[in-house]
Amino acid sequence: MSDLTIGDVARESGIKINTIRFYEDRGLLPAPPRSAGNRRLYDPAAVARLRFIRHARELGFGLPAIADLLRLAGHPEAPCAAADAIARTQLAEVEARIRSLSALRAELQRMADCGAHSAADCRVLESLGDHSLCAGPHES
Amino acid sequence: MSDLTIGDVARESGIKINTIRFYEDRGLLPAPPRSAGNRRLYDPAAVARLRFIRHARELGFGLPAIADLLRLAGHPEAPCAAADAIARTQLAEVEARIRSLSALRAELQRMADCGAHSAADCRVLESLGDHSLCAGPHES
DNA sequence: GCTTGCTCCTCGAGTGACTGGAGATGTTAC
DNA sequence: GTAACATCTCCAGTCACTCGAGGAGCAAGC
Repeated sequence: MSDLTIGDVARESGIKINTIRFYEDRGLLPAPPRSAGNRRLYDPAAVARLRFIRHARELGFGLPAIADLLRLAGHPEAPCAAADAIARTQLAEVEARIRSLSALRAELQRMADCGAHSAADCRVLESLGDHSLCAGPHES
Repeated sequence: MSDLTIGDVARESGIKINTIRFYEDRGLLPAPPRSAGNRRLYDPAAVARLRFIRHARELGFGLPAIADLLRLAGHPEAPCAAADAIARTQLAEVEARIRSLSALRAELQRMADCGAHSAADCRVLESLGDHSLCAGPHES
């Protein structure tokens, strides 16, 4: 009987009220029952579900992938291969992002370093104008 | 007198036609003169400007930052400190993104690794549900 | 001169994942 | 009773595009 308001749930899950309603709209969170005054009344389990969503979002999962994971979580028997595949896909994407950002970092470091000298030596704008200056491997 | 069509410019800059028009709308590219039939007629300099924009986008700069850089590029006298500051800000953001993604990678690797055993051992969903399992440094 | 096929035009909607605000209503404390 | 706050629905805006509809310009072939 410990019903929670959307504000309580927002505080405990760390997700904003508007975002919780958005997740409900997107089907990530089931629509809860309402009070006589039309307020949403949440079960404590909703907090766990929202924490799950939040953590998955922090890991970079998109909402459709999270919906998949939540569906899998509802069937504890043998969902593991599917969940694992989702995680591996995500891992590959994260690794690709890291590789790409590392190349960008190298280039930005070069840009920032050369700016320390004099205005005449500044190559920030030249760097951006001439991609051939890049040593990075992120060219198509 | 070597006027270029938007299609020429798109090919040479590697930016899609729609995106070029979008950049024009956002003020990153000045509106070019038009032909008798209302087609945009570009100066070859537009290609260089678009390459600059494309490269800056690849480096993760947002459009407002790129607009700043383009404005600075128009004043070659002493704009360097400002351009340098923009580059340094960008570098800090890229480094933060790399740090955060590295933590995510570690967690996803742990998730993907444990999935290799049996369904009963799978911790992908538990990992997402319980943030305390994270070894990563990315908790508030 | 007419058709075919390509390019280009504007405008508007859609993406993802929210965020914020307006205006109305419910709830609580004093 | 009333003031303050929480919540409701709905809608617009963000960023950086992307796509499509419906129409018009343009070059080449017949």
